[in-house]
Amino acid sequence: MTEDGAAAEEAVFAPVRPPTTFEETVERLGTAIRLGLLAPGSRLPPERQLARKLAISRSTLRQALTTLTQSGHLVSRRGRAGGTFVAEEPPLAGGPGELLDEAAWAVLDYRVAIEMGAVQLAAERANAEQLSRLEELTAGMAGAEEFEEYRRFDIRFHISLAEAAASPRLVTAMTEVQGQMSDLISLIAHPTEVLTRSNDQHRRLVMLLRSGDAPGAVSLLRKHIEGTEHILAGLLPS
Amino acid sequence: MTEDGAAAEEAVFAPVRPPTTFEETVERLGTAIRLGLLAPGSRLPPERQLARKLAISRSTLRQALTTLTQSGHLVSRRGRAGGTFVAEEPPLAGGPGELLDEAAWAVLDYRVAIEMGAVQLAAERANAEQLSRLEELTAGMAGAEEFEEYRRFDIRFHISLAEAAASPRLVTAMTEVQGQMSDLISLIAHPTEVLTRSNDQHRRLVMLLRSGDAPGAVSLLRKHIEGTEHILAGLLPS
DNA sequence: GTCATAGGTGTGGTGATTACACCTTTTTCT
DNA sequence: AGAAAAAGGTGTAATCACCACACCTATGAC
Repeated sequence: MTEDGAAAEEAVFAPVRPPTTFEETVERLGTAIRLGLLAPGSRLPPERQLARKLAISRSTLRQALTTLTQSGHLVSRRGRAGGTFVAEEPPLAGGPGELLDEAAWAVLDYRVAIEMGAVQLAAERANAEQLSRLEELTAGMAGAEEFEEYRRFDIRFHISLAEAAASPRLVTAMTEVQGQMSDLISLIAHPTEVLTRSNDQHRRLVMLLRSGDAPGAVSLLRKHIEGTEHILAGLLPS
Repeated sequence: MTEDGAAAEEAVFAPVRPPTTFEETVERLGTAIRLGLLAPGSRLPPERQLARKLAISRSTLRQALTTLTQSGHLVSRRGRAGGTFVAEEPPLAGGPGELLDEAAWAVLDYRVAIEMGAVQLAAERANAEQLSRLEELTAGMAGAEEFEEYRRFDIRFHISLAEAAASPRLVTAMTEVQGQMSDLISLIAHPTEVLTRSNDQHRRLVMLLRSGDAPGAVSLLRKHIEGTEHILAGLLPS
C-alpha cells in the first residue's frame, strides 16, 4: 500500500527531453499542413508578422520554414506580392517505409481520452452553429470521392468536435492526436463500405449531441474509435 | 465551409514556447513531491545515476535539485550514506496568495478528457490486482482524518485509475493534471460530508469497473468531477 | 521607374546545456 | 587508525539554440 504502482515511478524518472523552439515550430506548421488545416495554396502571414504571432525570432522561424520548404510542404515567392505558401500538393504522411515503433501506437489510448472528453463537453456546450458545421462536414464526407478527401473532412470533423467543446486546450490536443494518427491511418485500406459506416456514426453522433445525450454520444464515439483500433490491432509490431 | 473554425487557426499560430530542460525537471520532480508520489523522507537516486535516467547532464540536474532544495522540497546530506532526500514536510501548494490566472482554469476541461479516457480504458482492461489497489485507496480515504491525508489518497486513486488503464501516456497526463489541479483544490473548503460523498462515488466507481460497465463508470465519473467544478465555478476570476 | 512589400543573408551576443576533471565530506571496512 | 568508497559540491571551457538587428535582393503595383 505504501508502494506505488510501478508505472507512476517510471513516469517520474523518465527521460526529460523538451523540444527546441525550432522543432516545435516545424511540428506545429507541418502538422497543420498535413491535416489540411492550412489549405493547399493558401498564404502564410509574412515572416516578420508570423514570427511575432508565434513569439519567436524571425531567424528561428526561417529555419523552420526552410525545413518545410525543403520537405515540400511550403513554397516561397519573392517580391511585393510574394510570400510563403502552402504547396499545392503537400506530402501527406511520413516517408514511404516510415518506421512505426511501439511509441507510435501509444497515441491510440490518448486519443480515446481526448475524443471522449471532447464529445462529453460538446454534448454539454455545443451551440447550434457548431452543430451545423459538424453536419456540413458529414455531408462533405458523404460526397467525397477519394479517400484523401474523405480523410480531410474526417480530421476537420474531429477537430470541430473539440471546438464545439469550447476548450482551446482540447483543440490543441486533438490536433496533436490527429497528426500522430495520420501515420497510422495511412497504413490501412479504406473500402467505401467502411467509410460509409463510419460516416453513419458521425451523423448519429451529431444527432446525439443535438439532443444533449452525453452518455449516448460518448458511448457511440467509443465504438467509433474501436473500429480503427481493431483494424490496426492486426498490424501491431510486437 | 472552406472556413475553418477560428479556434483551430488560433491553435496553429499560438505562441511557441517550449520549456527548458531545467524547468521541465523542476516541474517533474516538484510535482511528484507535491503529489506525494515521492514519499516524504524517501531518498532519490544518486545524482550521477539520476542524471543518466533523466538523460540530462549532471549540471542541469543539480540546478533543479538546488532550486527544489531552496524551496524546501528536498534536503541533501553529504558523505557516504548521504544523498538527496524528499523533505519530511514538503511545501504543499504554491505560495499563499498565489495568482490564479484564467489559464489555470483551463485544466478543468483537460481533466474531464483524461479522467474519462482513463476510466473507460480501465473498465475495459483493469485486472484484479489493480482493482484491489483502488479499493484499498478508497479505504484509505475513508480512514483519513485530515484533509491533506485524504487528498493524498485521492491523488493516488486517480493516478492508479490511469495505471489500471494500462496506458503510460495517460499516467503521465493524469499526473500532470493532478499537479495543476492541486492549486485549485487548495482554494476550496472540504467539509467531511463532501469528502464522504465523494468517496462514495469512488467506491461505486470501482464496483462499476469490476463489473466492466464502462458507460456507467464514465457517466459516474463525469458527475464526480462536476462536483469539484461547480464549487470552483463560484470562484472564477472573470 | 520608383517604391513598398515581400523573402534572403550575415554578425554578434546571450543563455542553456553539456562533458569532464577535481574537491570535500562522511561512513564503512580492514 | 587509516584507507577506501560513495556520496554531494565546485569550476571550466566548449557547444548550441535562440535572438536582435542591420542590410541585401527580387518583383509586382501604381
